[in-house]
Amino acid sequence: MKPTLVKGTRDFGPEQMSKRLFIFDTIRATFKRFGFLPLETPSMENLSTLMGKYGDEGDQLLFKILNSGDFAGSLAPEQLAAGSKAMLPKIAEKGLRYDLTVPFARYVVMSRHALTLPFKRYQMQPVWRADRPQKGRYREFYQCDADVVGTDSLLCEAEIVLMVHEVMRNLGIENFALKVNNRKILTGIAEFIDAPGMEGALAVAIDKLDKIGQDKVLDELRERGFSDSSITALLPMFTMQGSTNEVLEKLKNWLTTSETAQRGIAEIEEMLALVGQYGLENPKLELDVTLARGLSYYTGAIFEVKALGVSIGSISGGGRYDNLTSAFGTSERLSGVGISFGVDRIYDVMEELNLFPEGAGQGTQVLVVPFEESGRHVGLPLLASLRGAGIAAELYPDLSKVKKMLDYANAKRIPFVVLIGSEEVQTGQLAVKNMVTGEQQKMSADAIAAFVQAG
RNA sequence: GUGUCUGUAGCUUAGGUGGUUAAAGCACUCGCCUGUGGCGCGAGAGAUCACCGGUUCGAGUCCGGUCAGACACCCCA
Repeated sequence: MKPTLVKGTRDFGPEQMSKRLFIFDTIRATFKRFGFLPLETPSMENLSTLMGKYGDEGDQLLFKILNSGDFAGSLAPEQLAAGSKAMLPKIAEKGLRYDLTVPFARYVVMSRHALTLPFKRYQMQPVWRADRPQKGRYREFYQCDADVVGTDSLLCEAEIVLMVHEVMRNLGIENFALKVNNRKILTGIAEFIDAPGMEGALAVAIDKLDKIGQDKVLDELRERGFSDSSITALLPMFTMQGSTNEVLEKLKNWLTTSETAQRGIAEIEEMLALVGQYGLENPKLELDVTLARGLSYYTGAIFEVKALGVSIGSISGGGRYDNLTSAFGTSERLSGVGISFGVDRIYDVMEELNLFPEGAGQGTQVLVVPFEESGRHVGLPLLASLRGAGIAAELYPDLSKVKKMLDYANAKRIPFVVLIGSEEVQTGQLAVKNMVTGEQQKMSADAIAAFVQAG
Protein backbone atom coordinates (compact mmCIF):
# COMPACT_ATOMS: atom_id res chain seq x y z
CA MET A 1 0.00 0.00 0.00
CA LYS A 2 1.14 3.50 -0.53
CA PRO A 3 0.79 5.86 2.37
CA THR A 4 -1.25 9.03 2.21
CA LEU A 5 -1.93 11.96 4.49
CA VAL A 6 -5.18 12.42 6.29
CA LYS A 7 -7.28 14.94 4.41
CA GLY A 8 -6.54 18.50 5.34
CA THR A 9 -3.24 17.71 7.10
CA ARG A 10 0.31 18.35 5.94
CA ASP A 11 3.86 17.28 6.65
CA PHE A 12 6.29 20.09 7.23
CA GLY A 13 9.74 19.40 5.85
CA PRO A 14 12.90 21.01 7.25
CA GLU A 15 12.66 24.01 4.93
CA GLN A 16 9.05 24.69 5.84
CA MET A 17 9.69 24.05 9.50
CA SER A 18 12.45 26.60 9.77
CA LYS A 19 10.08 29.16 8.24
CA ARG A 20 7.29 28.12 10.55
CA LEU A 21 9.61 28.36 13.53
CA PHE A 22 10.45 31.89 12.46
CA ILE A 23 6.76 32.72 12.76
CA PHE A 24 6.38 30.94 16.10
CA ASP A 25 9.52 32.58 17.50
CA THR A 26 8.41 36.02 16.38
CA ILE A 27 4.97 35.70 17.92
CA ARG A 28 6.29 34.11 21.11
CA ALA A 29 8.82 36.88 21.57
CA THR A 30 6.06 39.49 21.43
CA PHE A 31 3.81 37.57 23.79
CA LYS A 32 6.62 37.29 26.32
CA ARG A 33 7.51 40.95 25.94
CA PHE A 34 3.94 41.84 26.86
CA GLY A 35 4.07 39.73 29.99
CA PHE A 36 2.17 36.62 28.94
CA LEU A 37 3.11 33.26 30.42
CA PRO A 38 3.11 29.95 28.55
CA LEU A 39 0.41 27.32 28.89
CA GLU A 40 -0.31 24.02 27.19
CA THR A 41 -3.45 21.97 27.44
CA PRO A 42 -4.21 18.46 26.14
CA SER A 43 -5.16 17.85 22.52
CA MET A 44 -8.25 16.07 23.76
CA GLU A 45 -10.98 17.50 25.89
CA ASN A 46 -14.22 16.03 27.11
CA LEU A 47 -16.96 16.66 24.62
CA SER A 48 -18.95 18.19 27.45
CA THR A 49 -16.25 20.87 27.61
CA LEU A 50 -16.28 21.55 23.89
CA MET A 51 -19.90 21.10 22.80
CA GLY A 52 -22.18 24.09 22.75
CA LYS A 53 -19.41 26.69 22.83
CA TYR A 54 -19.11 27.31 19.12
CA GLY A 55 -22.70 27.12 17.96
CA ASP A 56 -24.36 24.28 16.06
CA GLU A 57 -21.93 24.64 13.19
CA GLY A 58 -19.02 24.32 15.57
CA ASP A 59 -20.42 21.19 17.20
CA GLN A 60 -20.61 19.72 13.72
CA LEU A 61 -16.98 20.57 13.02
CA LEU A 62 -15.62 18.99 16.18
CA PHE A 63 -13.52 15.88 15.70
CA LYS A 64 -15.00 13.31 18.06
CA ILE A 65 -12.99 10.42 19.40
CA LEU A 66 -14.54 6.99 19.71
CA ASN A 67 -14.43 5.53 23.18
CA SER A 68 -11.76 2.92 23.70
CA GLY A 69 -12.63 -0.73 23.81
CA ASP A 70 -15.92 -2.04 22.56
CA PHE A 71 -17.34 1.41 22.03
CA ALA A 72 -20.59 0.18 20.53
CA GLY A 73 -20.99 -2.84 22.78
CA SER A 74 -23.62 -1.40 25.05
CA LEU A 75 -25.72 0.02 22.27
CA ALA A 76 -29.19 -1.35 22.01
CA PRO A 77 -30.64 -1.89 18.54
CA GLU A 78 -33.10 0.94 19.01
CA GLN A 79 -30.26 3.30 19.93
CA LEU A 80 -28.44 2.30 16.78
CA ALA A 81 -31.57 2.90 14.79
CA ALA A 82 -31.96 6.37 16.29
CA GLY A 83 -29.06 7.58 14.19
CA SER A 84 -25.56 8.83 14.74
CA LYS A 85 -26.56 12.02 16.49
CA ALA A 86 -28.53 10.22 19.15
CA MET A 87 -25.87 7.63 19.83
CA LEU A 88 -22.96 10.05 19.88
CA PRO A 89 -22.98 10.55 23.66
CA LYS A 90 -22.88 6.77 24.06
CA ILE A 91 -19.92 6.09 21.84
CA ALA A 92 -17.75 9.22 22.12
CA GLU A 93 -17.00 11.29 25.15
CA LYS A 94 -13.80 12.98 23.98
CA GLY A 95 -12.96 15.30 21.13
CA LEU A 96 -10.00 17.19 19.69
CA ARG A 97 -9.77 20.81 20.69
CA TYR A 98 -11.37 23.24 18.25
CA ASP A 99 -9.61 26.36 19.46
CA LEU A 100 -7.41 27.40 22.36
CA THR A 101 -9.83 29.75 24.06
CA VAL A 102 -12.30 27.23 25.41
CA PRO A 103 -9.62 24.90 26.82
CA PHE A 104 -8.08 27.99 28.39
CA ALA A 105 -11.39 28.93 30.00
CA ARG A 106 -11.69 25.38 31.29
CA TYR A 107 -8.18 25.61 32.70
CA VAL A 108 -8.91 28.92 34.40
CA VAL A 109 -11.99 27.53 36.08
CA MET A 110 -10.20 24.38 37.23
CA SER A 111 -7.11 26.25 38.43
CA ARG A 112 -8.84 29.33 39.76
CA HIS A 113 -7.44 28.79 43.26
CA ALA A 114 -3.86 28.91 41.98
CA LEU A 115 -4.13 31.87 39.66
CA THR A 116 -3.33 35.45 40.42
CA LEU A 117 -5.70 37.71 38.55
CA PRO A 118 -5.47 39.22 36.10
CA PHE A 119 -4.00 36.12 34.51
CA LYS A 120 -2.17 36.46 31.21
CA ARG A 121 -1.28 33.35 29.24
CA TYR A 122 -0.08 32.55 25.79
CA GLN A 123 -0.57 29.22 24.09
CA MET A 124 0.71 27.94 20.76
CA GLN A 125 -0.73 24.58 19.81
CA PRO A 126 -2.57 22.85 16.99
CA VAL A 127 -6.33 22.80 16.79
CA TRP A 128 -8.56 20.61 14.65
CA ARG A 129 -11.69 21.25 12.67
CA ALA A 130 -13.58 18.71 10.58
CA ASP A 131 -14.04 21.29 7.88
CA ARG A 132 -13.73 20.76 4.18
CA PRO A 133 -10.23 21.95 3.32
CA GLN A 134 -9.60 24.66 0.76
CA LYS A 135 -7.19 27.50 0.24
CA GLY A 136 -5.98 28.73 3.61
CA ARG A 137 -8.14 26.22 5.39
CA TYR A 138 -6.81 23.06 6.96
CA ARG A 139 -8.17 20.41 9.27
CA GLU A 140 -5.18 20.66 11.54
CA PHE A 141 -3.62 24.06 12.06
CA TYR A 142 -1.78 26.01 14.71
CA GLN A 143 -3.06 28.94 16.65
CA CYS A 144 -1.03 31.27 18.81
CA ASP A 145 -3.25 32.80 21.43
CA ALA A 146 -2.67 35.42 24.08
CA ASP A 147 -5.50 36.05 26.52
CA VAL A 148 -6.06 37.98 29.73
CA VAL A 149 -8.77 36.97 32.18
CA GLY A 150 -9.92 38.64 35.32
CA THR A 151 -10.06 42.28 34.30
CA ASP A 152 -12.48 44.46 32.38
CA SER A 153 -9.82 47.04 31.67
CA LEU A 154 -9.78 48.30 28.13
CA LEU A 155 -6.04 48.51 28.44
CA CYS A 156 -6.09 44.83 27.48
CA GLU A 157 -7.84 45.65 24.23
CA ALA A 158 -5.29 48.37 23.61
CA GLU A 159 -2.46 45.91 24.28
CA ILE A 160 -3.93 43.55 21.72
CA VAL A 161 -3.82 46.32 19.15
CA LEU A 162 -0.20 46.95 20.06
CA MET A 163 0.74 43.28 19.92
CA VAL A 164 -0.83 42.84 16.51
CA HIS A 165 1.18 45.74 15.20
CA GLU A 166 4.39 44.46 16.72
CA VAL A 167 3.93 40.92 15.43
CA MET A 168 3.06 42.05 11.93
CA ARG A 169 5.98 44.41 11.79
CA ASN A 170 8.42 41.80 13.05
CA LEU A 171 7.13 39.27 10.55
CA GLY A 172 7.53 41.79 7.77
CA ILE A 173 3.82 41.95 6.94
CA GLU A 174 3.57 45.72 6.59
CA ASN A 175 0.45 45.73 4.49
CA PHE A 176 -2.36 44.66 6.77
CA ALA A 177 -5.63 45.91 8.17
CA LEU A 178 -6.64 45.50 11.79
CA LYS A 179 -10.40 45.67 11.80
CA VAL A 180 -12.16 46.32 15.06
CA ASN A 181 -15.76 46.38 16.14
CA ASN A 182 -17.68 45.93 19.34
CA ARG A 183 -20.33 43.34 19.95
CA LYS A 184 -22.22 45.85 22.04
CA ILE A 185 -22.68 48.01 18.98
CA LEU A 186 -24.17 45.06 17.12
CA THR A 187 -26.38 44.23 20.07
CA GLY A 188 -27.41 47.86 20.27
CA ILE A 189 -28.27 47.93 16.59
CA ALA A 190 -30.43 44.84 17.01
CA GLU A 191 -32.28 46.51 19.87
CA PHE A 192 -32.50 49.77 18.02
CA ILE A 193 -34.14 48.26 14.95
CA ASP A 194 -36.53 46.36 17.18
CA ALA A 195 -35.03 42.93 16.65
CA PRO A 196 -33.59 42.35 20.10
CA GLY A 197 -31.51 39.24 20.57
CA MET A 198 -31.15 38.73 16.85
CA GLU A 199 -27.71 40.24 16.62
CA GLY A 200 -26.28 36.82 15.84
CA ALA A 201 -28.32 36.50 12.67
CA LEU A 202 -27.77 40.17 11.96
CA ALA A 203 -24.04 39.75 12.33
CA VAL A 204 -23.77 36.72 10.06
CA ALA A 205 -25.69 38.54 7.34
CA ILE A 206 -23.96 41.90 7.43
CA ASP A 207 -20.58 40.26 7.76
CA LYS A 208 -21.02 39.34 4.10
CA LEU A 209 -21.56 42.89 2.94
CA ASP A 210 -18.14 43.04 1.30
CA LYS A 211 -18.76 39.84 -0.58
CA ILE A 212 -22.37 39.93 -1.74
CA GLY A 213 -23.39 43.57 -1.52
CA GLN A 214 -26.17 45.42 0.26
CA ASP A 215 -29.14 44.02 -1.66
CA LYS A 216 -28.25 40.39 -1.03
CA VAL A 217 -27.58 41.15 2.61
CA LEU A 218 -31.07 42.60 2.90
CA ASP A 219 -32.49 39.51 1.17
CA GLU A 220 -30.71 37.32 3.65
CA LEU A 221 -31.99 39.37 6.57
CA ARG A 222 -35.54 38.92 5.28
CA GLU A 223 -34.95 35.18 5.05
CA ARG A 224 -33.65 35.18 8.59
CA GLY A 225 -36.89 36.69 9.78
CA PHE A 226 -36.22 40.39 10.10
CA SER A 227 -39.32 42.50 9.59
CA ASP A 228 -39.54 45.16 6.90
CA SER A 229 -39.57 47.89 9.50
CA SER A 230 -36.43 46.48 11.10
CA ILE A 231 -34.71 46.39 7.75
CA THR A 232 -35.74 49.95 6.97
CA ALA A 233 -34.43 51.06 10.33
CA LEU A 234 -31.18 49.32 9.57
CA LEU A 235 -30.49 51.17 6.33
CA PRO A 236 -28.32 53.93 7.86
CA MET A 237 -25.98 51.11 8.82
CA PHE A 238 -24.76 50.92 5.26
CA THR A 239 -23.58 54.49 5.28
CA MET A 240 -21.20 53.86 8.15
CA GLN A 241 -18.06 54.38 6.17
CA GLY A 242 -15.09 56.65 6.40
CA SER A 243 -12.38 57.13 8.96
CA THR A 244 -12.74 55.51 12.32
CA ASN A 245 -13.58 58.82 13.97
CA GLU A 246 -16.18 59.67 11.37
CA VAL A 247 -17.88 56.32 11.77
CA LEU A 248 -17.89 56.70 15.53
CA GLU A 249 -19.62 60.06 15.21
CA LYS A 250 -22.18 58.68 12.77
CA LEU A 251 -22.90 55.77 15.07
CA LYS A 252 -23.31 58.02 18.07
CA ASN A 253 -25.81 60.16 16.24
CA TRP A 254 -27.69 57.23 14.79
CA LEU A 255 -28.00 54.96 17.82
CA THR A 256 -28.88 57.72 20.29
CA THR A 257 -31.47 55.70 22.15
CA SER A 258 -29.44 52.55 22.58
CA GLU A 259 -27.51 52.58 25.80
CA THR A 260 -25.78 49.34 24.86
CA ALA A 261 -24.53 50.71 21.57
CA GLN A 262 -23.30 53.91 23.22
CA ARG A 263 -21.32 51.82 25.68
CA GLY A 264 -19.76 49.88 22.84
CA ILE A 265 -18.83 53.12 21.11
CA ALA A 266 -17.33 54.50 24.30
CA GLU A 267 -15.26 51.34 24.72
CA ILE A 268 -13.79 51.70 21.27
CA GLU A 269 -13.03 55.35 21.94
CA GLU A 270 -11.24 54.55 25.16
CA MET A 271 -9.27 51.77 23.53
CA LEU A 272 -8.18 54.14 20.78
CA ALA A 273 -7.20 56.76 23.32
CA LEU A 274 -5.01 54.26 25.19
CA VAL A 275 -3.32 53.14 21.99
CA GLY A 276 -2.59 56.78 21.23
CA GLN A 277 -1.17 57.43 24.69
CA TYR A 278 1.14 54.46 24.31
CA GLY A 279 2.58 56.18 21.31
CA LEU A 280 1.78 53.81 18.48
CA GLU A 281 2.31 55.72 15.28
CA ASN A 282 -0.02 55.31 12.33
CA PRO A 283 -2.05 52.44 13.73
CA LYS A 284 -3.56 50.37 10.95
CA LEU A 285 -6.90 50.36 12.72
CA GLU A 286 -10.22 50.36 10.98
CA LEU A 287 -13.57 50.44 12.68
CA ASP A 288 -15.76 48.09 10.65
CA VAL A 289 -19.34 47.91 11.87
CA THR A 290 -19.99 44.93 9.64
CA LEU A 291 -17.30 42.90 11.35
CA ALA A 292 -19.05 40.21 13.32
CA ARG A 293 -16.99 37.00 13.47
CA GLY A 294 -18.80 33.78 13.93
CA LEU A 295 -17.77 32.81 17.39
CA SER A 296 -20.77 33.18 19.55
CA TYR A 297 -19.01 34.01 22.78
CA TYR A 298 -17.75 37.52 22.08
CA THR A 299 -19.39 40.25 24.14
CA GLY A 300 -17.21 43.33 23.67
CA ALA A 301 -14.38 44.20 21.34
CA ILE A 302 -13.94 42.13 18.19
CA PHE A 303 -10.69 42.00 16.23
CA GLU A 304 -9.73 40.67 12.87
CA VAL A 305 -6.49 41.02 10.93
CA LYS A 306 -6.36 40.71 7.19
CA ALA A 307 -3.26 40.72 5.04
CA LEU A 308 -3.80 43.02 2.09
CA GLY A 309 -2.97 41.91 -1.41
CA VAL A 310 -3.57 38.21 -0.72
CA SER A 311 -6.83 36.40 -1.17
CA ILE A 312 -6.87 34.48 2.03
CA GLY A 313 -9.17 34.76 5.01
CA SER A 314 -8.22 36.55 8.17
CA ILE A 315 -4.82 35.68 9.63
CA SER A 316 -5.71 36.66 13.15
CA GLY A 317 -8.82 37.26 15.19
CA GLY A 318 -10.02 37.74 18.70
CA GLY A 319 -12.14 39.68 21.08
CA ARG A 320 -13.61 39.99 24.54
CA TYR A 321 -15.78 37.34 26.11
CA ASP A 322 -17.50 37.86 29.43
CA ASN A 323 -19.30 34.61 29.97
CA LEU A 324 -17.04 31.84 28.83
CA THR A 325 -15.99 30.71 32.27
CA SER A 326 -19.54 30.82 33.54
CA ALA A 327 -20.31 28.06 31.05
CA PHE A 328 -18.17 25.90 33.34
CA GLY A 329 -20.21 26.73 36.38
CA THR A 330 -18.30 29.48 38.12
CA SER A 331 -20.34 32.01 39.99
CA GLU A 332 -17.48 34.48 39.86
CA ARG A 333 -17.67 36.73 36.82
CA LEU A 334 -14.44 36.42 34.89
CA SER A 335 -14.09 38.52 31.79
CA GLY A 336 -11.48 37.60 29.25
CA VAL A 337 -10.05 39.11 26.13
CA GLY A 338 -7.60 37.68 23.68
CA ILE A 339 -6.14 37.43 20.24
CA SER A 340 -5.32 34.42 18.10
CA PHE A 341 -2.76 34.30 15.29
CA GLY A 342 -3.23 31.67 12.59
CA VAL A 343 0.26 30.40 11.86
CA ASP A 344 -0.66 28.43 8.77
CA ARG A 345 -2.36 31.33 7.07
CA ILE A 346 0.43 33.68 8.06
CA TYR A 347 2.79 31.19 6.44
CA ASP A 348 0.73 31.16 3.24
CA VAL A 349 0.63 34.95 3.17
CA MET A 350 4.35 35.31 3.73
CA GLU A 351 5.14 32.68 1.15
CA GLU A 352 2.89 34.30 -1.43
CA LEU A 353 4.33 37.76 -0.79
CA ASN A 354 7.87 36.47 -0.46
CA LEU A 355 8.31 37.93 3.00
CA PHE A 356 10.46 35.32 4.67
CA PRO A 357 13.88 36.77 5.45
CA GLU A 358 16.86 35.23 3.73
CA GLY A 359 18.10 33.44 6.81
CA ALA A 360 14.75 31.97 7.80
CA GLY A 361 15.46 28.67 6.10
CA GLN A 362 19.13 28.58 7.03
CA GLY A 363 20.45 25.50 8.72
CA THR A 364 24.07 24.37 8.63
CA GLN A 365 26.59 27.17 8.08
CA VAL A 366 29.70 25.12 7.50
CA LEU A 367 30.22 21.70 6.01
CA VAL A 368 33.56 20.11 6.79
CA VAL A 369 34.68 17.84 3.97
CA PRO A 370 37.63 15.50 4.57
CA PHE A 371 38.96 13.74 1.50
CA GLU A 372 40.46 10.90 3.41
CA GLU A 373 40.78 9.43 6.87
CA SER A 374 43.58 11.78 7.92
CA GLY A 375 41.39 14.77 7.13
CA ARG A 376 39.05 13.76 9.91
CA HIS A 377 41.77 14.20 12.50
CA VAL A 378 41.88 17.84 11.49
CA GLY A 379 38.15 18.12 10.77
CA LEU A 380 36.83 16.91 14.10
CA PRO A 381 38.63 19.50 16.28
CA LEU A 382 37.59 22.14 13.75
CA LEU A 383 33.99 20.96 14.08
CA ALA A 384 34.23 21.32 17.84
CA SER A 385 35.63 24.84 17.64
CA LEU A 386 33.03 25.97 15.11
CA ARG A 387 30.19 24.64 17.22
CA GLY A 388 31.79 26.17 20.26
CA ALA A 389 31.63 29.51 18.50
CA GLY A 390 27.92 29.01 17.97
CA ILE A 391 28.18 28.12 14.29
CA ALA A 392 26.01 25.31 12.96
CA ALA A 393 28.51 22.91 11.46
CA GLU A 394 28.63 19.32 10.32
CA LEU A 395 31.19 16.89 9.06
CA TYR A 396 30.35 14.86 5.97
CA PRO A 397 30.16 11.36 7.41
CA ASP A 398 31.36 9.30 4.46
CA LEU A 399 34.57 9.49 2.49
CA SER A 400 33.11 9.89 -0.95
CA LYS A 401 33.70 11.88 -4.08
CA VAL A 402 34.22 15.57 -3.67
CA LYS A 403 31.47 16.26 -6.16
CA LYS A 404 29.01 14.33 -4.12
CA MET A 405 29.94 16.15 -0.94
CA LEU A 406 29.70 19.54 -2.59
CA ASP A 407 26.34 18.55 -4.07
CA TYR A 408 25.26 17.80 -0.54
CA ALA A 409 26.29 21.29 0.55
CA ASN A 410 24.36 22.81 -2.33
CA ALA A 411 21.29 20.74 -1.65
CA LYS A 412 21.30 21.92 1.97
CA ARG A 413 22.24 25.45 0.95
CA ILE A 414 25.27 25.40 3.19
CA PRO A 415 27.20 28.60 2.45
CA PHE A 416 30.69 27.46 3.49
CA VAL A 417 32.63 24.28 2.92
CA VAL A 418 36.00 23.48 4.46
CA LEU A 419 37.98 21.08 2.28
CA ILE A 420 40.63 18.97 3.98
CA GLY A 421 42.88 16.84 1.83
CA SER A 422 46.36 15.50 2.43
CA GLU A 423 47.97 18.81 1.51
CA GLU A 424 45.82 20.69 4.02
CA VAL A 425 46.60 18.14 6.69
CA GLN A 426 50.31 18.64 6.11
CA THR A 427 50.35 22.42 5.96
CA GLY A 428 47.54 23.15 8.41
CA GLN A 429 46.19 25.65 5.90
CA LEU A 430 42.61 24.54 5.17
CA ALA A 431 40.71 25.40 2.02
CA VAL A 432 37.58 27.39 2.83
CA LYS A 433 35.15 27.66 -0.03
CA ASN A 434 32.31 30.12 -0.29
CA MET A 435 29.60 28.15 -2.06
CA VAL A 436 27.75 31.24 -3.21
CA THR A 437 30.61 33.12 -4.85
CA GLY A 438 32.78 30.08 -5.56
CA GLU A 439 35.77 31.82 -4.00
CA GLN A 440 38.20 29.67 -2.13
CA GLN A 441 41.04 30.59 0.16
CA LYS A 442 43.38 28.95 2.58
CA MET A 443 43.57 29.71 6.26
CA SER A 444 44.39 28.04 9.54
CA ALA A 445 41.64 26.19 11.38
CA ASP A 446 41.33 28.72 14.19
CA ALA A 447 40.71 31.56 11.73
CA ILE A 448 37.71 29.89 10.15
CA ALA A 449 35.07 30.68 12.78
CA ALA A 450 35.73 34.40 12.56
CA PHE A 451 35.86 34.26 8.77
CA VAL A 452 32.47 32.54 8.58
CA GLN A 453 30.89 34.91 11.07
CA ALA A 454 32.09 37.85 9.06
CA GLY A 455 29.90 36.50 6.28
C1' G B 1 -23.69 19.44 4.03
C1' U B 2 -23.89 21.63 -1.56
C1' G B 3 -21.35 22.62 -6.20
C1' U B 4 -17.20 22.99 -9.97
C1' C B 5 -12.68 21.15 -11.73
C1' U B 6 -8.53 17.73 -11.79
C1' G B 7 -6.00 12.61 -11.31
C1' U B 8 -0.12 10.23 -16.91
C1' A B 9 7.64 8.60 -14.01
C1' G B 10 9.89 11.19 -7.31
C1' C B 11 8.12 16.51 -9.06
C1' U B 12 5.95 19.70 -13.14
C1' U B 13 3.56 18.61 -17.37
C1' A B 14 2.79 16.95 -23.19
C1' G B 15 -0.06 13.29 -25.30
C1' G B 16 -6.34 17.48 -31.69
C1' U B 17 -11.28 13.99 -33.75
C1' G B 18 -9.57 6.18 -29.94
C1' G B 19 -4.55 2.92 -33.50
C1' U B 20 1.98 -0.64 -32.56
C1' U B 21 7.48 -0.35 -27.91
C1' A B 22 3.26 6.53 -23.60
C1' A B 23 6.99 11.90 -24.51
C1' A B 24 9.76 15.97 -22.30
C1' G B 25 11.99 19.14 -18.47
C1' C B 26 13.63 19.05 -13.43
C1' A B 27 15.42 15.60 -9.75
C1' C B 28 18.20 10.82 -9.25
C1' U B 29 22.50 7.13 -10.61
C1' C B 30 26.92 6.52 -13.63
C1' G B 31 30.62 8.52 -16.98
C1' C B 32 33.49 12.71 -19.48
C1' C B 33 36.80 14.60 -14.53
C1' U B 34 41.23 8.94 -9.15
C1' G B 35 41.34 17.21 -4.98
C1' U B 36 36.32 20.99 -6.24
C1' G B 37 29.65 21.92 -6.75
C1' G B 38 26.19 25.29 -9.28
C1' C B 39 27.20 25.41 -16.35
C1' G B 40 27.94 21.69 -20.40
C1' C B 41 28.04 16.77 -22.96
C1' G B 42 26.88 11.42 -22.98
C1' A B 43 24.49 7.13 -20.89
C1' G B 44 21.08 4.78 -17.39
C1' A B 45 17.22 3.77 -14.14
C1' G B 46 12.35 5.18 -13.21
C1' A B 47 4.83 4.67 -15.39
C1' U B 48 0.12 -1.97 -13.92
C1' C B 49 -1.59 6.16 -17.53
C1' A B 50 -5.77 6.81 -9.49
C1' C B 51 -9.07 2.31 -9.05
C1' C B 52 -13.25 -0.82 -10.91
C1' G B 53 -16.40 -1.80 -14.79
C1' G B 54 -18.52 -0.73 -19.82
C1' U B 55 -18.46 0.56 -25.31
C1' U B 56 -14.93 -1.13 -29.22
C1' C B 57 -11.17 -5.47 -33.39
C1' G B 58 -8.42 -1.85 -30.35
C1' A B 59 -9.06 2.91 -24.57
C1' G B 60 -4.08 7.25 -21.42
C1' U B 61 -7.99 9.16 -24.86
C1' C B 62 -15.11 7.81 -25.02
C1' C B 63 -19.14 6.35 -21.11
C1' G B 64 -20.58 4.92 -15.91
C1' G B 65 -19.16 4.24 -10.97
C1' U B 66 -15.59 4.43 -6.83
C1' C B 67 -11.62 6.79 -4.41
C1' A B 68 -8.35 10.88 -3.83
C1' G B 69 -7.05 16.01 -4.31
C1' A B 70 -7.79 21.23 -5.43
C1' C B 71 -11.13 25.30 -5.60
C1' A B 72 -15.82 27.77 -4.40
C1' C B 73 -20.43 28.06 -1.19
C1' C B 74 -21.86 27.52 4.14
C1' C B 75 -18.74 28.64 8.02
C1' C B 76 -13.98 29.92 9.65
C1' A B 77 -7.49 30.91 11.61
